[in-house]
Amino acid sequence: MKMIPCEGCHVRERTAFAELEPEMLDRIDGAKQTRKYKKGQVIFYEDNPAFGLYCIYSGKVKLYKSTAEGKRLTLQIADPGDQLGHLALFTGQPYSATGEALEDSTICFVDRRCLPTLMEKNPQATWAIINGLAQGLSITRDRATDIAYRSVRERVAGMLLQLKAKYGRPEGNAVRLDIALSREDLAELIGATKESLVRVLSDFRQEQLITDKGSNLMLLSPKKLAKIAGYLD
Amino acid sequence: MKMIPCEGCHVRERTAFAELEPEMLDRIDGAKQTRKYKKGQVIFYEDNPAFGLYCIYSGKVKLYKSTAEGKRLTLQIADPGDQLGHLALFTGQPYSATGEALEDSTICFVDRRCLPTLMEKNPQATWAIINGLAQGLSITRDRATDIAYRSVRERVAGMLLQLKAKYGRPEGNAVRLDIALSREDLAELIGATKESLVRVLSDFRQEQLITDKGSNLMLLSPKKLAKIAGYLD
DNA sequence: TGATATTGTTGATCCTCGTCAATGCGTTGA
DNA sequence: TCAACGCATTGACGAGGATCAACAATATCA
Repeated sequence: MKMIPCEGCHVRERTAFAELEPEMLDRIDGAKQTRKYKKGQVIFYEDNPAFGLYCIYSGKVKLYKSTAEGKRLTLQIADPGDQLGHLALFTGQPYSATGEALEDSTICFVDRRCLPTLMEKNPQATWAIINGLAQGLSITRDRATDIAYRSVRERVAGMLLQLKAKYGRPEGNAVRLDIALSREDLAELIGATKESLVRVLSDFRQEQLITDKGSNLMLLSPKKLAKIAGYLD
Repeated sequence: MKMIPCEGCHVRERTAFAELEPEMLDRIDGAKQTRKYKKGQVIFYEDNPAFGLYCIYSGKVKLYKSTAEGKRLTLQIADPGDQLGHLALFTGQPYSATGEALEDSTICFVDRRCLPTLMEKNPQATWAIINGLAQGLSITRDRATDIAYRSVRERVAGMLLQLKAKYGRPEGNAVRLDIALSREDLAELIGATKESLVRVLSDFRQEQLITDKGSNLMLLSPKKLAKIAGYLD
């Protein structure tokens, strides 16, 4: 597909490439391809060698690890402007997780070889990357603790609130989650089975905490959810 | 306590400060204090503001998060040469975990304010830090997946093997784990209760996979443990 | 040394959650 | 329009692990 240049890219400001000079952007363009992925398509596989960075232009990508038995834990939902795969580039290891399109997506692939010079010459970019890693580490530590010690009910409530923070759009008194996720997707976000997740959602429905028209969730009482999640005392 | 200068420090080669110029080391020394901690003493608390970096000179530190109910998940055991607290420095957030001395320890505290210049002028140090974060993220992702989907038995086996990798010393046909951890410490490493952990250790003892003279564990058959942990198929 | 606290071990019980299976619902396509 | 499929929901059941409680072993200290 025709390459989308960094120069005029409207999601660039959200990436580590935000404040780069035009020359640097050209350089990246030279090491770059733009690709389209259908919903459900895998972008890169866990344990495969890492040749570069994926930069999401449009769409959404879920990043997950899977076990030998095929169970998955979603580590992150990446949106336009998010960059995936740097971790593997720094550790020198293969990709440590799989990236799969949650929607039809357009994604730029940047060859790893242009990164060292980029970082040497652009401290801001380096800071952005460090920040991303630090943020990711912090979040993942929280996730691990939650999975270890919180019940499925608590985790579902917490997850709904996190989705609200990223994809929530107020609608009357409620908040619509502006993202299409299957029950299985939701279950993988909290490290539970889809049956367990469905039961909790049914409970929440009965307790008037959520409704769902079609596959789109609406939160009726974020406050009560926060209480369940343990965010308040 | 009298400050231990970076210059002649024998653990410096293992830190991000490994290849710094003498002037830079002086600078760090100027922003540094050396402190001693007794076993069990807390070095920094989760949610407290982060003023600097802790650099372990001797001893061991466990880094953990705790829940409102007082349950703990150990994220890392830090050894001499490991540095703790940078995460909080980059995110600008408070410390996201608590650091507690597992043994009597000597630890240098480096004021955060000397880090930006350090990183600007020393790309190697920056790389080392990025690498540390990336490594940490990768490990924590694995931990989260394990806790979500592996049984306590599997996690205990895996944990013993990880301890072996760091603290194992061959002794006859077996491998001694050269680190003193209570059952509770061990349980916190896998996110389980000490009772559950003890039961698994009892099983392993009966299955001739481990012995324990006093509180010191010996692994009799790492291969079988690896099989249990799911590291082989 | 004995007395007391701390840590380790085991048992009994309960409950959450995963598994398996059946059924309902909505969408797609001939 | 009616299969046929994928996805969501609910039920029944069982296993793994947490909890509570008792007791053993060990360390600590006067």
